[in-house]
Amino acid sequence: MSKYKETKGLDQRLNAAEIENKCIQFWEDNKVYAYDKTASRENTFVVDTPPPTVSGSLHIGHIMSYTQAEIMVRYQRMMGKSIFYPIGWDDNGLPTERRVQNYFNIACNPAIPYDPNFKPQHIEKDERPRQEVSRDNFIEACEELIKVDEKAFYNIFHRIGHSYDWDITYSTIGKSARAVSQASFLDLAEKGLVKSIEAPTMWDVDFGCAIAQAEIEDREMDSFFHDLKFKIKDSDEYLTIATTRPEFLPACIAVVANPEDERYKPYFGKTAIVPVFDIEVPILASEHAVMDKGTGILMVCTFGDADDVAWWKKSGLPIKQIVGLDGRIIDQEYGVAPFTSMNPEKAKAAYDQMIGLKMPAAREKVVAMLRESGDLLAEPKPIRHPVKFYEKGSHPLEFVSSRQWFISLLPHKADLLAQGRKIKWTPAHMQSRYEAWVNGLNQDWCISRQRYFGVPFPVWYPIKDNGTIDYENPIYADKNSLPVDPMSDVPAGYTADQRGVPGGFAGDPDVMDTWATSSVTPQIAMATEKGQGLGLPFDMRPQAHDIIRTWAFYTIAKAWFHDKEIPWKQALISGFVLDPDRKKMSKSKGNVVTPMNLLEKHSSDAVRYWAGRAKIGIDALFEEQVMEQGRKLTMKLFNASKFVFMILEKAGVTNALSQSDITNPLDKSWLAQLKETIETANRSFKEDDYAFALEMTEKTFWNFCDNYLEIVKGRAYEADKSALASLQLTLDTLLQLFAPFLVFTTEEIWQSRPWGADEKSIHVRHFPQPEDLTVSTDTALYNTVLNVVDLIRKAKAENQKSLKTPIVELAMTAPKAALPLIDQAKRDIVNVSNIQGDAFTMAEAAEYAMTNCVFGENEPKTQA
RNA sequence: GGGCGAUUAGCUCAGUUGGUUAGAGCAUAUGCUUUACACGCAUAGGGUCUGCGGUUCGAAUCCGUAAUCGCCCA
Repeated sequence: MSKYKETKGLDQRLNAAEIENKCIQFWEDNKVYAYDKTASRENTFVVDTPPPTVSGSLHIGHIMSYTQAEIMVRYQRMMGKSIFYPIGWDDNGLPTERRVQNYFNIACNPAIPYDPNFKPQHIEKDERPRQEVSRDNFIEACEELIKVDEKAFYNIFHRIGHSYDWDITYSTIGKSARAVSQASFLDLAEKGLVKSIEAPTMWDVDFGCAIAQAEIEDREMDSFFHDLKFKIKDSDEYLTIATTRPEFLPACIAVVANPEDERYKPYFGKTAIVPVFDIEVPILASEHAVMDKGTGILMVCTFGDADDVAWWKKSGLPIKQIVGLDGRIIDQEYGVAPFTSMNPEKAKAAYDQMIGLKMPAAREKVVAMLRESGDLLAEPKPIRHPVKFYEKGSHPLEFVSSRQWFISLLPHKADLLAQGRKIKWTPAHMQSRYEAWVNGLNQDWCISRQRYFGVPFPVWYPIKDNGTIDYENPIYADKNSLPVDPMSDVPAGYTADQRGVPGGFAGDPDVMDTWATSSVTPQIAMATEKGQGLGLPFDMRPQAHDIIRTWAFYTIAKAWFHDKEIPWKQALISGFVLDPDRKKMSKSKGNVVTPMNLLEKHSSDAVRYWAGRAKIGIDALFEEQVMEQGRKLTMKLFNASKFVFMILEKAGVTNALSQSDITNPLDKSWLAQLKETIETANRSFKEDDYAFALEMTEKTFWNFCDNYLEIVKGRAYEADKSALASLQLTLDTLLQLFAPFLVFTTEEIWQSRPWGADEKSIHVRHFPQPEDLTVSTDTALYNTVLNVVDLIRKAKAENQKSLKTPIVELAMTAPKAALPLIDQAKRDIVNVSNIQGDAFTMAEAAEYAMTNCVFGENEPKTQA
């Protein structure tokens, strides 16, 4: 073990940056935070740490969330638990791809062959078009950049004093994570929980990529209601259909109204005629038609929205796909089934004008045609309504029918709710967020992503003799061969030259949703060398509340599907950091504050203090004033310690005194106050309320400095053994109570104690327990003395005297019960108040009061 | 539209399960060079605990209701 410092004692002033560097080195050199695999499971605390997205910026919101969890882990460590505390990097997926595209100004084109000489260069934003590179070159560029990003994150986590075991790390694109993720896929395939189907899928037209329900967000958008005239066949009557998406007219398959709607009951079973395209569609009853929305009757198309998809699935009606994967109207031959029309020539002429247009242009075209034909019954009415977007996208999602892999969720809602109820959610109300999400699920989990930097599917498909791909008979990779890349590896029974030819095979070109990998972080952690054999459930999963529906939910689902287990016993859900305008801090809003300069400006312990004062699950305002408060606290702790060191040094004490040396009643009474704080701190930590533990510890510490320390100063200078032992014990205890929060300052002071033996670290010592204090009495005496001292201080302040001003005459009253207590501590009261001679008299009365107080002259300043 | 949470001093927040006079930091005011700390200390001013109704001997705390704000979901 390397020594923390050569000489005991503290410097004149606290130098945070210096101490931080020293501690980081010391902890690293001595593996202070290393997981001890030999500990029993019940003596081990196992954490499923969130791997941060390295291609994003690590902002102060992450720091708060991670630090809050870290504080709780430190409590467990000080309670004697062996800590399994891995840290990973989430580096696969779209965020990294986007960052790489911008950073190197490149774009992936899988059709281009690999260029072994290509070296990605960082290019500042310019107008040049992106250079197209091969898939493998693109992936290499991603791997290069994440190394840089991971280093930056590594530095910040060290600087903030987080106690991960850096021997247990992983990356979600790493070999082991790919193998675990692919094994997860194969296990689900074996269990029949995963399937590849051709189905309407939420599709982002910009990214050209399928999207899962969890990645959708609603945005309020301006739009128009168009009242359209749908004639009823063989009748002069017509229906008024209100729609926001008239461009879907050529994809109309039916008209529906609510079965209870008296206005439309007579028409059910009849046929309506779609204007412009003259399509005959049935008029049907459907519960999903809302009577008081628009005209209460609506058209069903392929596919305007999720309702259309749901209804179409039940209806058995044909698909009329008109939107392509690029978000443009595709070339369909109108007049040929399913695109039938009463006037095929007319319909074809109309549709041909739309082909190739993007949705807004197609809409304009259709509205113009409706206007011309007289089927637009009124001027479009402006409305605002929610529209579905991919959370990272910029155009509304479309439903496009395509082949994707899905993990089955909808049949398992009840099981997943039951699993959620076995987990302790902190704070408890976060469980309702989970339940609401599970209850609201309406799609299975689409896990195919048409991207490049991700975990590939361990799947190939046979190519039939006619050259088409046989999706019905996928070839799964052997579990022992993982990870595989189907684009370069060859499935068993085939040779490399059979790739892409009839009778041969084709690899699945897609990668998995990044959450498909992130949802197995416990399993990835268990696949590390130190994590072998841990088993589910882990003890704690810390995370923020915005990803309950993704990370928490998917992890619970995977653990259930794989092992019929919960992934962790507790979900610790932190709040957000809000900017001064009370807006959530996020990269997309551009209001993020990055941590490094804050750590330098206020010190790491100060930033930890800010995080530690924010309660778990509560959104916290970004406030540098609170960090400043923390910095002052570390300063005060440093100075108070220096003072205690000095007093003990003066008395010649270099060893740890015994608690039995504490005999003075006032000291024993003060220890009772300290004992209460120990009790509160432990109880609070056990209730996950670290913030209250800190608040109470801080309160007691200031009480110690401003009152107890002042009161015993006199005795301490006289080397009263009881006072010396009490100061020593109190300081040691307070340092340990503060240790989970102020990790650097407490370590520096702990290692500097003249009476301290060489120790590994304060952070692997035990957390103070009430029974540690064996000689404490109760707080009555201490509080009584405070009452008296406060009255004297008040008298001095009111008379604008300094606190050391001597008192030559003093008469006070106190309640009867207090009198004997005051008598016990008279010497200390006289000392702290500088009462001269025998001028102190106490009388009995109902209240504490000052009856007479005469001040003497301050001694003239002596030259130093 | 549905759900969850919040509303306490000028600002930011506590309030340990219903119990004296509701606390702290910052800010403000008046003082104090005190042999750890002026990045400090003492003292003071500042609150109808969002409104209304209820339960209770007793409510910031429990119940109902309204308003406002925030978040999540449709």
